[in-house]
Amino acid sequence: MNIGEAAKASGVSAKMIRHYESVGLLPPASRTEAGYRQYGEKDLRTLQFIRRSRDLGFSIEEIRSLVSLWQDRTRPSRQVKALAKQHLDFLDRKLAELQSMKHALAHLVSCCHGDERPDCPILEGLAGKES
Amino acid sequence: MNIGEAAKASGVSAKMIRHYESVGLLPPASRTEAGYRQYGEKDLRTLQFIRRSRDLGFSIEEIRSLVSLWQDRTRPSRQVKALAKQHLDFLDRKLAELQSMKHALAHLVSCCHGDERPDCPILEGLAGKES
DNA sequence: CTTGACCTTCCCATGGTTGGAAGGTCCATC
DNA sequence: GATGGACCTTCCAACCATGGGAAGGTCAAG
Repeated sequence: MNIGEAAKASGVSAKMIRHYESVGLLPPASRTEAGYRQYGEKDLRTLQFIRRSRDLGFSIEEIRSLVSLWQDRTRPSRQVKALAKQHLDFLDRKLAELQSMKHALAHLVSCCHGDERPDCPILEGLAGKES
Repeated sequence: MNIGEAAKASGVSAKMIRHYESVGLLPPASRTEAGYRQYGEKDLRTLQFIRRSRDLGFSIEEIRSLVSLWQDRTRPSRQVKALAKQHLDFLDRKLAELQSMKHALAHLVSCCHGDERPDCPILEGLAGKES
């Protein structure tokens, strides 16, 4: 299976597959005589694992850990759960940050007439006037 | 006022002040004979405007527009509101994305015992098994 | 005059991803 | 057997916002 097919089948772009290999997240793929990378079922499962991890927002380094835990059939699930919880906390912090941005901006927007007149509570708020 | 003082007073780092100037978000600061950048009250207000905009998550390009709207005392507030609403939509999309990550991950985490045993629904979920 | 805290410009790094250039390979069609 | 298009290879650069650090100049206090 060429890299393009592996990309389609896994949902990871060919560009990123090469990148993941270059940073050691994936083992070097075997090559044809012409130098084309070849992928099999096992590689595909790893690629899908990586894609799902990225879909949940894990960083490359976290995924590196996840993959190695995944491949160690004797790891305690405690370790995986700890890693996942840590990421959950990260997501919560990000969410809180975005929520507070959203609320502050929504407030300003709700104060603005949005018509032809130049008075604008949004700009006034950004300029520092207490709304 | 030197760049360091302006940085402290505005909450924008000296590094970023120089960067904003280099990308044209700020007009070139006046200089002392020795080449030190000098800032006055007006510059400070602009810096604070920029910092508040960044705190709300606006991009540099959006802030460029906001600043120019701010400095045009005859702009219709409609334009500002449109820009703000567009960013609000962006924030909503980001929030939804993070929420769905959070919920999916929280589900997996809640399924995992997190003890010494190797069975781990989190890894199984990432590997693609339906949970 | 020295010292330390500031300032200057310049280049590099981050993280995840994409784009493109320049060149090689594979396969089907003429 | 040549041609063309779709694939592959590597390498380099960009995005965004920010920070780190080097090498060197300046300022003010002791």
